[in-house]
Amino acid sequence: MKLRSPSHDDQHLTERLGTTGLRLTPQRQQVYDVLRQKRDHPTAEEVFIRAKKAMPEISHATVYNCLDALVKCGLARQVQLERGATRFCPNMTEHGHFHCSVCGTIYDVELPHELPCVAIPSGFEPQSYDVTIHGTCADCARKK
Amino acid sequence: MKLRSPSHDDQHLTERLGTTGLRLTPQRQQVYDVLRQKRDHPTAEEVFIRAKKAMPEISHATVYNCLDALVKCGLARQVQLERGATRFCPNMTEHGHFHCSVCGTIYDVELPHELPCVAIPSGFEPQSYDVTIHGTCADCARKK
DNA sequence: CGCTTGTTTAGAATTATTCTAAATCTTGAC
DNA sequence: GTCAAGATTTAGAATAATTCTAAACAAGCG
Ligand SMILES: [Mn+2]
Ligand SMILES: [Mn+2]
Ligand SMILES: [Zn+2]
Ligand SMILES: [Zn+2]
Repeated sequence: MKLRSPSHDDQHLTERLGTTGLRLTPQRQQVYDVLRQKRDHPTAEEVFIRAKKAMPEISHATVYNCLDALVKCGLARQVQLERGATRFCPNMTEHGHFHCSVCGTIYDVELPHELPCVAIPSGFEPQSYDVTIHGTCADCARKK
Repeated sequence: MKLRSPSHDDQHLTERLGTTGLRLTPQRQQVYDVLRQKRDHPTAEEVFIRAKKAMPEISHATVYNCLDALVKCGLARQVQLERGATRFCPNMTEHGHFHCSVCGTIYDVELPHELPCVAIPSGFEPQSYDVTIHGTCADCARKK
């Protein structure tokens, strides 16, 4: 039931998009809203379907464009788990992903704040890292 | 130019394939050889091109099939870095990947042997984990 | 052998993503 | 405000990546 408080959110969106020379558009706002409404790491296709409910004229290409824009300006992350469509996540805190190989659900998991991992050869300059854990989630483990 | 010592390798391949009820075929051997000859994390398409040199009749579908077979029986890993084709790695020791965003090269990097990462909610059963580091490799960092 | 089952093959089909060109919108200079 | 420049959206075509299909092959076995 939560209503959006446009002024504040728009502020944030406009600001972040601005850092990359991008404009706030109704489509970008809609796509961003979709991502935050259900944080289940949807694919571009799923975002498209959800966005169409509120904005039936939105196109496929625009959803890809908006998702890329959000990624570029630091409002969303791409998540690549396995063969198949890229997924998107609006949680910009440092986190990893737990992928349940039974039900396919993707859970955010906390990570230590510093690079935990070791032996990066000298001269290499790490910028970010992704961690994915594969396994069975609590629900699926119980059902076994 | 190193000749293969078939008996030993075949033994290993046959054995591993056997654990999953799969047979050793010339195509699977060829695909496995390709993976080990140049450990640069090729895509299925690249494996296909390389495999064709020694085995011109091999088909696309077979390369996918062979790669899947190798992954299933634990002789190769899939590596998913970003949008685009899946890559394959025959290095089965525990390791992560450093992806240079300038030149695109993928380097194997060592990882601590135990799960470094924390707070997996109770009831969840992790089975494996992947770590990818994005950044600039030593070569590209020097050229800047 | 003749059967069963696993594998390969070419090509079609499907899925995921990007490209293209035209229409639309925004912004800023006049 | 008017208008040009640039950004964005759109539908649909094009491409890339992967999977599917059905027929041919091959191996193991009684
Ligand atoms: Mn996430
Ligand atoms: Mn590797
Ligand atoms: Zn599950
Ligand atoms: Zn590099």
